[in-house]
Amino acid sequence: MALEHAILVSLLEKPGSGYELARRFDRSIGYFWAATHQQIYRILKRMENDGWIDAREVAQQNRPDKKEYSVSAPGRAALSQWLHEPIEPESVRHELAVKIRGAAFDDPAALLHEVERHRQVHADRLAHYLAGERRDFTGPEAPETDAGRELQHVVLRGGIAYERMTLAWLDDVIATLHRLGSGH
Amino acid sequence: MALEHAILVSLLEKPGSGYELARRFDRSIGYFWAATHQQIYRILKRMENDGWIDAREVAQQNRPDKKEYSVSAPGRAALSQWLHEPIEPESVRHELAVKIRGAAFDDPAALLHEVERHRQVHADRLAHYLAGERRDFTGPEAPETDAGRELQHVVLRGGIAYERMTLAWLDDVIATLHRLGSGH
DNA sequence: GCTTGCATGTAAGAGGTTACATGATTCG
DNA sequence: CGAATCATGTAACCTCTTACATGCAAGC
Repeated sequence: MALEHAILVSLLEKPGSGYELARRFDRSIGYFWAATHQQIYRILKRMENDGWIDAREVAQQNRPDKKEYSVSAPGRAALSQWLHEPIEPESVRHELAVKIRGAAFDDPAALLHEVERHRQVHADRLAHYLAGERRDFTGPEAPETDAGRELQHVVLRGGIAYERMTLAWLDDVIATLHRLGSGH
Repeated sequence: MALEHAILVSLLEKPGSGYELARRFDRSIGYFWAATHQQIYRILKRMENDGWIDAREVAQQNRPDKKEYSVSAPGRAALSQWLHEPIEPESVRHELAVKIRGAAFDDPAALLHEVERHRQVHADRLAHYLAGERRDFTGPEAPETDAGRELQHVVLRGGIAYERMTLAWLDDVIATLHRLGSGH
């Protein structure tokens, strides 16, 4: 029940069309809450019906027209209400962990490729986050008086910490699989 | 589409009833893949129909009878097939991160209680994992020749690393919220 | 007598995934 | 001429969550 709130946050940071939101959900905010364009369009329609967001037709040159959405006062109120409600601490869904435990009943060494592939994906994500941090959050003595900026940065630091932890763990997994494979 | 596989792994580790599985999913394997008893019963029924698992009626004293499930050969084959298929690296769902970014448009200080509550939950989980590790994976020169044991341990180490990372990050978040609150 | 634990389910609704569908423009 | 980008959607299906439902035994 939080995709609508994630969209509200994103639209408050910057108004945009469904398409633009879908792309933001492929980067930035999407690293903490994934969504496809189908989901996004459905929820934009619902939120427009509920009066949480306003649409504005924008004509463009050499491109299809787009509908630019922005958050209305009731939308802001709905977000504020959600922010004041407690949420359940995350229940993780770690499919790879299930596979690793399952490997005991199959060939553990066969998982090596899969784990190494995941390692590469996480290494890429980490590099991507670090590049984003250098781009957006370093300056000559960046003052960061802006609360929004500070909060975006702390969330990004969380993403960086997560990827670093995951990389270290996947190395541990790889070493363990090697140990099991080499007949030890 | 992996809950059925998580159940298969759990039943291979030890056969059991739907109720027992539901409790395991509150601990152990459930830390990496959450499931409620409703989901579990539904999938057990489906897997029994598909011949992936066998049921055995077990009469008990002073307790209701239970159906003990164990994995059949076709179930093992289905698990093995899944283990050899690649999976998408996790798309995280970090609701708290959405809230933190949203706090820029509300009162950042109001989030402090919520974040501290989450911190407590993660501290408890870490303590719980560490206790489990001491209980199950230390011994006088634990040999760990058993592949299943090694793999369960490496998954547990992942959980421990995750909770430690999360605690450190939540401390970072709390410090950031304090800084924003104290009118800096 | 009330709560907790054991044990199994149904049903409604919300949310998410996958496939299908269209149509213009730009770049190689 | 084909692929990628921009832009918006529908439909079917699967999964997940939440509420409801039952019934016995043990312990306080």
